[in-house]
Amino acid sequence: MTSKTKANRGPSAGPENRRALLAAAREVFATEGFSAPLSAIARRAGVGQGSLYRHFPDRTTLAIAIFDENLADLEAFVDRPESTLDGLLDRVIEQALASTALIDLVSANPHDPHTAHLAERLDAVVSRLLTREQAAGRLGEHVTPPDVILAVSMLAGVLARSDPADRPDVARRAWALFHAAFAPG
Amino acid sequence: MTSKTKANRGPSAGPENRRALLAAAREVFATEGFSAPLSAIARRAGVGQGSLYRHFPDRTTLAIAIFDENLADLEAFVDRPESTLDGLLDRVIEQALASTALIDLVSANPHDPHTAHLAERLDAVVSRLLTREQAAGRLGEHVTPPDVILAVSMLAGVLARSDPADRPDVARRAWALFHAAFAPG
Amino acid sequence: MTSKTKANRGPSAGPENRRALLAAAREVFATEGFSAPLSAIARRAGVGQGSLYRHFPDRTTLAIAIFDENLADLEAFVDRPESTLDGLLDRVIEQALASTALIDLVSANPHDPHTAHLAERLDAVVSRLLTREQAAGRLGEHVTPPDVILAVSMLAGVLARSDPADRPDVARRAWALFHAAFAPG
Amino acid sequence: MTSKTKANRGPSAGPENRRALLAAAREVFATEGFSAPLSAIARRAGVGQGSLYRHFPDRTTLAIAIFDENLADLEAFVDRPESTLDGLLDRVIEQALASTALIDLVSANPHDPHTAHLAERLDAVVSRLLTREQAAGRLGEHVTPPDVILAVSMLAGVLARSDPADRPDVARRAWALFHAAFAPG
DNA sequence: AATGAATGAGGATTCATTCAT
DNA sequence: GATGAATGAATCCTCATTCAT
Repeated sequence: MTSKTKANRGPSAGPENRRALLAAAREVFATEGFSAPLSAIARRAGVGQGSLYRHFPDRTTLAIAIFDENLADLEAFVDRPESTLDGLLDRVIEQALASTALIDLVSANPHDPHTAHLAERLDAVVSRLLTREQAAGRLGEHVTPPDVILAVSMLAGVLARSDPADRPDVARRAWALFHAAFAPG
Repeated sequence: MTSKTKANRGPSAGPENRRALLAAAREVFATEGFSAPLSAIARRAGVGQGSLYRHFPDRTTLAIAIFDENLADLEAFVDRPESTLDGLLDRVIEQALASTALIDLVSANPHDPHTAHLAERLDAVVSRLLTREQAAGRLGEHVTPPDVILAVSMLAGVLARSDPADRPDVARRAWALFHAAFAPG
Repeated sequence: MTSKTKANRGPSAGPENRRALLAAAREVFATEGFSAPLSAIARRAGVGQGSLYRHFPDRTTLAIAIFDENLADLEAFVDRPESTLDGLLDRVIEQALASTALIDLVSANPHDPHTAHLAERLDAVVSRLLTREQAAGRLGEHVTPPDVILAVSMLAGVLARSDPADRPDVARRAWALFHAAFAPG
Repeated sequence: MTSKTKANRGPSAGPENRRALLAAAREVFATEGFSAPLSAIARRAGVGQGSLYRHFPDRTTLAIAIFDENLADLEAFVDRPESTLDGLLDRVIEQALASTALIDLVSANPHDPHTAHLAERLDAVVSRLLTREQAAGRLGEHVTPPDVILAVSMLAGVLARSDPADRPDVARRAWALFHAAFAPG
């Protein structure tokens, strides 16, 4: 007798499932928006609904996990001494949708310790980069971390709402505006 | 026989219902977000579900009607010779949520004639204002209408995602950035 | 093209649906217990899920509506001057399951105005009957309405938990106990 | 390599786990009702889901095991010559919820050998007590074991449905009724 | 024999949309 | 043309049960 039910691969499938869920969530959120059905994510990950809920009890937890990875990327990026604000922006642009969702999340739950932690990490990344750019004379001394975060936030937001094909152009134009605002002297 | 059902006021209620629906939609979208249930709008308007559908066959149609009114406001505003870009921004800030939804809509349906028409009107408003500001020497010659629209779009976006209480502050900071970018010479 | 979707019979189906839902709820609760799926009730009533929720927003509302009908029956019963406590019990026995659910509901939500109202009505029914029985010398003067309600409650509870086939016997034995306790002199 | 997973303590943990599961089940059933999720019991017992299923293949088995312990308590109680029916009731009252579940179980599965065995033991406990009370003249000769079991059943039922805070009062009132019914002469 | 993750069926609830009146 | 009830698909979430380790 053949069964329609997927084989239970046991606990060892756990970490693999988690990875698959995160990857699926990235794809589904990117194509269908942040409010896509969670069931679609489980399906695309090839994982039962229950497993999704075990790993990520709610949509927010899932989002935080994604942002956590994104931030780890950004942190690795700023650890490289030659990294620039432009480079940071490139990464934000690549992750436009996730970035907006991150920023939405942080602004929507300013008191949640998890999101607060993410906000701090983002702040740290931006501050380090800003200090470095200012030291190199590439950025005006008047620019503050909140300015940059606001710019990043606006940029991510507009990109998330743009047709993917237009994003490079939109990003270039937006960034030019901020360049003018952030220019030294 | 007394009936609990609201009296059917007949065809003459048409225009009034339309107005009530638009007003209700503004309030509901503002308080519950753009994806609020349409039934909530009909209820708040004191109108049957069916009438909502008759006037506005779908959510987009309703949104377009709102933006149409908003644009008429903006057009009236720029008709006054003393109006400035800052003044335009004030209006956008007041309507942050609707403005973002408009921009979302326009970017999501670039080929729909209705949204294209809205986009053109927004463009015209911005262009007139821009020309005037540049003539007065208050804006750099390098600034183009798309720059301003992009700035407006980003501003509206970030405001829509902000806690209403923070909006004035966010708007002020964001606008300072664009001021720097748009400054003459 | 034939459609699987049931025809929309329009608002006129409303009262009929409500009746069908109540009848279905009685049957389903009786056969499957008070925690039977609401979807089963809608299905048995031949009504959409949404209609069930429109008429009865939650399980409690549905239960209250059932009890409301039951109480109306009991009230009609005590309006007949020849009605006795034994007769009341017969009715409670017939409605054992619903009666227990009613009592559960009333004890679980003592502060809900709806359940409080049901409790008052039940109290009134019992008090009237009790007074009449005491006047006729068929019940001891020491018996109070709460005593009777407690007895009814215990009886209904035990019946609800009994195999339907055993109920007459269980009821007879239980009632004999209370007779002894309630006897005059 | 450190593991988050609880150490597998091997077969020797068996009896200990069984005890922990029973204790956890008592607590969980008492606080969340008899239909609480089994996973909650395993969690509170600090035991894997699988172990729960090994010890108790289904909810009924678990319930029977609890009642088995309760009955052992009652049996020990009636072994003491000074024990009374009132004392028995006190114990039933303390275990109101479990007692009702027991009675539910017994009535729902009258043909299951396990529940039949429990019923017999309960019967024996009651009979011994009854005989003793009648011999002492504290109980009427007309009272039979089924009468007492029925009374106990009704009492347990009503208590299980009562607000815990009201239970002492409800128990006192109910017991007064049965006292009257059971009184000698 | 214990562990705990995986599975998916099932149930509650919401809401866009239709349609008789 | 207005009304609002009816419909059911879709989504969220829970939990009993299985099973690799």
